[in-house]
Amino acid sequence: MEKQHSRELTFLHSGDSLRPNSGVADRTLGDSSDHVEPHIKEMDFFSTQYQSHDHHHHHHHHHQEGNTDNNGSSSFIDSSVNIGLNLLSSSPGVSRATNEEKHKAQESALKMELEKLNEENRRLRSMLDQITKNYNELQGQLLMALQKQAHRNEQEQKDAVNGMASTIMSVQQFMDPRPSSALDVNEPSGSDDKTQELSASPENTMEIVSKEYDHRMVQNMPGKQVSIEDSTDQTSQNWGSLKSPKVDQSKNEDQVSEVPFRKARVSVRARSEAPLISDGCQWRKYGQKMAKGNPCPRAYYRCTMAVGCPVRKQVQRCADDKSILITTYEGNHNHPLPPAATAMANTTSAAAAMLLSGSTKSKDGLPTSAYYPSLPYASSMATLSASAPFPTITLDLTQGPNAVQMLRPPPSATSFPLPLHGYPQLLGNPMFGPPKLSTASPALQLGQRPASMVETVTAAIASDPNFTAALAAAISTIMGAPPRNQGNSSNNNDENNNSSNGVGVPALPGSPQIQQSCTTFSSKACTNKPG
DNA sequence: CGACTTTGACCTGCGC
DNA sequence: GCGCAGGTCAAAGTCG
Repeated sequence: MEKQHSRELTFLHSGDSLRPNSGVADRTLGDSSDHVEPHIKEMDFFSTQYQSHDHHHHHHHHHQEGNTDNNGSSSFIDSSVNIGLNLLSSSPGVSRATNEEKHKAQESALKMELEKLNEENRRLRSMLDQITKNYNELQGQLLMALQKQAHRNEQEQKDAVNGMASTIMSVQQFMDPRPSSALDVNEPSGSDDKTQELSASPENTMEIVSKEYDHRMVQNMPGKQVSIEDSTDQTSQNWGSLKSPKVDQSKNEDQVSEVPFRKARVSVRARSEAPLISDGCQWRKYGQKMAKGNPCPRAYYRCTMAVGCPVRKQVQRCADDKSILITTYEGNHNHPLPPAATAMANTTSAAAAMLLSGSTKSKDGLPTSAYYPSLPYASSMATLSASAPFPTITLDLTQGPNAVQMLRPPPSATSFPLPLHGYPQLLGNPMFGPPKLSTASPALQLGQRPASMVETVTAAIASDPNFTAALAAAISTIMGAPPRNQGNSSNNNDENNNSSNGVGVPALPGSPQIQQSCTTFSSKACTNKPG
């Protein structure tokens, strides 16, 4: 928490130092010539207050801009201006002539200063834009490169480690563009071609994904057409191909190879006597089934907060411990959400992002056990059941305190260099990690490593404010403090949800806005593997 | 009356 | 091809 706070503070801090700056720039951009006086008067009015505050403000301001520009003069002018203004306002009896001269001089100085600031601001903005752009591009490229590598590694792993390979491949089957290629060792050219195609244009990839999604949606839900009309949105939202990925995998390999990201599942278990976890969303039950191996029926819910919202969730009690509720979220909302729901959505997205990004992350093709130990409660595993052939990440919130701890700063989060935002590999890597654990049942993994998971997840969380907030809210929700204010859905949630990907990250798997996510909430590690 | 739940039927993939 | 299992559909019922 403390770390998180510090992060938050830092973030806000920087934001503060930026915002006022930009604010001034914005304000003065259009009326720098006409409204200088009013500004002056305004400043004059707040002279005393302004002085101290301004001082503070400029302190950071300098730090920030010092890198890009020469601020010495501006700061000097600022201070002098302030003083002058102060005198101006506080001494009305002084001779008009000198005052006016001073005034004019200060005015011009102010103008210059404002122009400078505007210029700086513009420059900073463009820089930021450029950086963002580069970041996005790099993200996409990195992803593609990783996918390529993952493919190669699949074969190596298969040869080297049988048991582990099976797990990994089963995971990659749903994560990789060419899932079946894992088994189809003799098709490197095809996969390469596809990968190249993908790496060439990540956006195309997303388009393809959405196409496939649409295709499936049309196929499976002719009448429902889950927001097919905004396939562009779906591109970022896309959680499609969830229904029957294997069909494509086995039948149209080419097409499959074009689908870079499979549906991921993030499993979080929470103790709850209630039939449902209040996650701030509105759900409609559309089915119930008895799952094999579990006396408790599994309920299927669909998000009804928006017409075309693709998000669904499954709710099922743990067979071993009925007090444990397992809620599985799939997909990302394509609509604004209330805070509570946003938290959950972010959690699922972030977790799925971690999982997916991690899945493609076996850079060296070796089990990166380094990451693994840090995943005590969140374990990613391949769900091999035919119906749920998705990589699953499980967050075990059964240990009440631990669950909370997850939000605390990781004592040793050093092993995670990348923020969740980018390519959170911590949670994903385990899939390539220790085969025994990976292949083991989710419950087993969860129960076996209670201590370090906190750190892991915390590390991840700490690195990603979004995820932190999301998980925090989610957990708080689960823990019985559901901020039920669905009425305020007109918030900024959508920023975290789909199309509006914050910085405009085009729904890359590493981003919190991953296409397919699925979070399962339960409270205890309970073995409940189908089949 | 609209939204939601229930529940049996249906679809699809998979293994034998 | 058949049966099983997971997932979804949709008509009927329920509730506020």
